Amino acid sequence: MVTKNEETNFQEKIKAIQDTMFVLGGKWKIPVILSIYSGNKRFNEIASSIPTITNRVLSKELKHLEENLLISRTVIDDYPVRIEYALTAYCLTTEEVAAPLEKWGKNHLKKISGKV
Amino acid sequence: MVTKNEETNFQEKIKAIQDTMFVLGGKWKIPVILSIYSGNKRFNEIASSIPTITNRVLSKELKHLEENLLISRTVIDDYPVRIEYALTAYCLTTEEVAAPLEKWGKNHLKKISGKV
DNA sequence: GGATTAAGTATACTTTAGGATACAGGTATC
DNA sequence: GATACCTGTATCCTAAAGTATACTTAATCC
Repeated sequence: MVTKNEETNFQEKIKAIQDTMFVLGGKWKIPVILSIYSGNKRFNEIASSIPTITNRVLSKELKHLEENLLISRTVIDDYPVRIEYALTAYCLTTEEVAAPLEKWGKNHLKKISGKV
Repeated sequence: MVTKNEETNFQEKIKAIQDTMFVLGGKWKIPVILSIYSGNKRFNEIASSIPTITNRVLSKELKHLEENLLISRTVIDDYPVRIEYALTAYCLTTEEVAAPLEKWGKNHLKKISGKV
């Protein structure tokens, strides 16, 4: 038995978590952010730093991240036209999510494989 | 330009995050955990605490969570046979992931709606 | 004028997640 | 013997996510 307020909190928690999952969830979003964070700026650099991602998927992910204000896309107009991706200042807040996800995943692997 | 070790770290980070996403990602896994955490034990209790989830999906999520050692399923053999779900001690570690996801989601909503 | 390079797009899939609806199986009550 | 209760399963479907492979466009070097 829960009170009205606990009930409301519960629904709000669910919504907030589902929102985060929409923006940062899926197989590739955080890996793309980490790739740019670790120094890759150009489309092909990012693509080759994430071995099994395809052009089409990377293109979609970059758009999604840009729409959510997490990365910027700059056109550099010399030969041949280059594009540079960069993380926004806001994107650095995703570290608060990525670090726990990484830590939990590493521990879970041990747990499941019976070593903990 | 990154060194061999940075490269290895990067690939390991990606894998750990993708592992977590597989276990806790998607629309319903953390909501189901939160529902049990907030006191719901029975299938129908959990189902009705999460307004739009269907029986089929809840059933799948419960199995997935049980396989990953996050919940237990106990058969209680009186009339009519009841089942009680409970979080394992290990499941409490998901709070380390759920709390940041919730916090980030709440802030992101403000950010995107232009209030921050 | 042919080759090369960067940043994608086009097309055509396959796979996974999730949703809608119905109903089954066992038991105890009436 | 019909009915209701509980925990799901069965069947079918849609939509989203992800994959594979080839191609485009524009400029500039050779």
